[in-house]
Amino acid sequence: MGHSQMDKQRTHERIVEIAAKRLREEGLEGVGVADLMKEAGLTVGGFYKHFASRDELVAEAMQVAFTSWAKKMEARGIEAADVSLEEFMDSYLSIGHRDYPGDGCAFTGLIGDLARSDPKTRNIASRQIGENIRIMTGRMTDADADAARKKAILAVCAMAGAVGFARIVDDQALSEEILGSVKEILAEMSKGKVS
Amino acid sequence: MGHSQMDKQRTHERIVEIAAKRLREEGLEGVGVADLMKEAGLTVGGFYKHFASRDELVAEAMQVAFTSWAKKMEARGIEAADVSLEEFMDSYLSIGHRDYPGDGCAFTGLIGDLARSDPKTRNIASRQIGENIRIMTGRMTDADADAARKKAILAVCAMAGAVGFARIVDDQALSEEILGSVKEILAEMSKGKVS
DNA sequence: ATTATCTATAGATCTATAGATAATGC
DNA sequence: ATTATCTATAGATCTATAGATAATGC
Repeated sequence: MGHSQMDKQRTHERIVEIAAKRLREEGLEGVGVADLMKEAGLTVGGFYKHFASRDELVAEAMQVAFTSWAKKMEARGIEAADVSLEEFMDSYLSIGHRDYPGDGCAFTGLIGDLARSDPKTRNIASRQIGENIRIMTGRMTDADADAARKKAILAVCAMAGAVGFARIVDDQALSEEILGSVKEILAEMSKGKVS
Repeated sequence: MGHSQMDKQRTHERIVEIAAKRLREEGLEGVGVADLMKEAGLTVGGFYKHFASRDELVAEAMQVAFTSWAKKMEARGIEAADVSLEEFMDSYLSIGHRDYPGDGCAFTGLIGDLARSDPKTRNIASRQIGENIRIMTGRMTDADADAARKKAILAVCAMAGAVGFARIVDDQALSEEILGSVKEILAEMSKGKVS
């Protein structure tokens, strides 16, 4: 069975990791507790010794999902803030990110769900949005800090929107045009030369 | 009771209108058939004489939701394409639009849900995204048609993202900053002077 | 006779809990 | 003795269907 306290902690983390992926893939209400436990090789009965409620798991899973990209970079010795705008856009506005929501940005596919989620999850998401805007502001080259922040907000909104729309669109050409256009215009804008 | 064929058509439209509102408010899977029928003053049993399945209603409701804004403007004698970028942004990037998703843009709160929806609904959404980009392109003043279309795509993505994020954020100041910044930068960009 | 809607319910979920089982850890 | 997990199930959904009821419309 596996019953030590260390096992339990590992089990807990495994459930959260699985939820972080599945919830991004199927929406915050798209997967049931029993299904997640089964994927972790467990049964539903043990769930509530780990989490007070399903919402608790959702909150934990979102926290993990939001920080997963930064952690992945950190593991390679790269600070998220040190990734340039162009590098970041190449990865964010990619076909890979569009096609594998489970490993990607949790905002893109869950904007609506997060706005309707319980206050705890919403608060975690709120703080993350603030943090993402701060990091993006640092990627702008403007001397004027106010202008940099405004551009950063536009970039964050446009990038999440672009991948979201690219996932809906069933016309491949249009889907790729959306990703490409946003990348191009944002790059020009960050260099201060949008005609 | 109400049994004539004209009554039935009115009933059908009423169910779709209610669904168009409630689905935008609570997500594509957030409301049940029985609940929608009750709000229309009916019982669940009659539902399947109107729609082959719940998904059918979702598809119809999204079509209505997508075109509701243009229809509202048309009723006032205004073509959607004739609304200027600034006027459109004032209405789209507003506190009112943020706080009343049921009457607003169906993409903002349903981006994720639509990407996961059945092919029919996704196709309706796809076509509407194409149409929205075309209309937005017409609002740009650029002589270069390619540049205008790219800016239009950025604007569509940024605006939907901005209202989406503004709905998540539980810090009023940040929420309003997001709406305001996107409006400001997009306005400057459309005039060709992003520093 | 036809049909728009109603009542009632089957069958499939899904969250959460109760009590049993088999390990851990003092 | 404690506890991590299991089996089993209560109770609340939710979609879809069957058959009854009361109008319409020929």
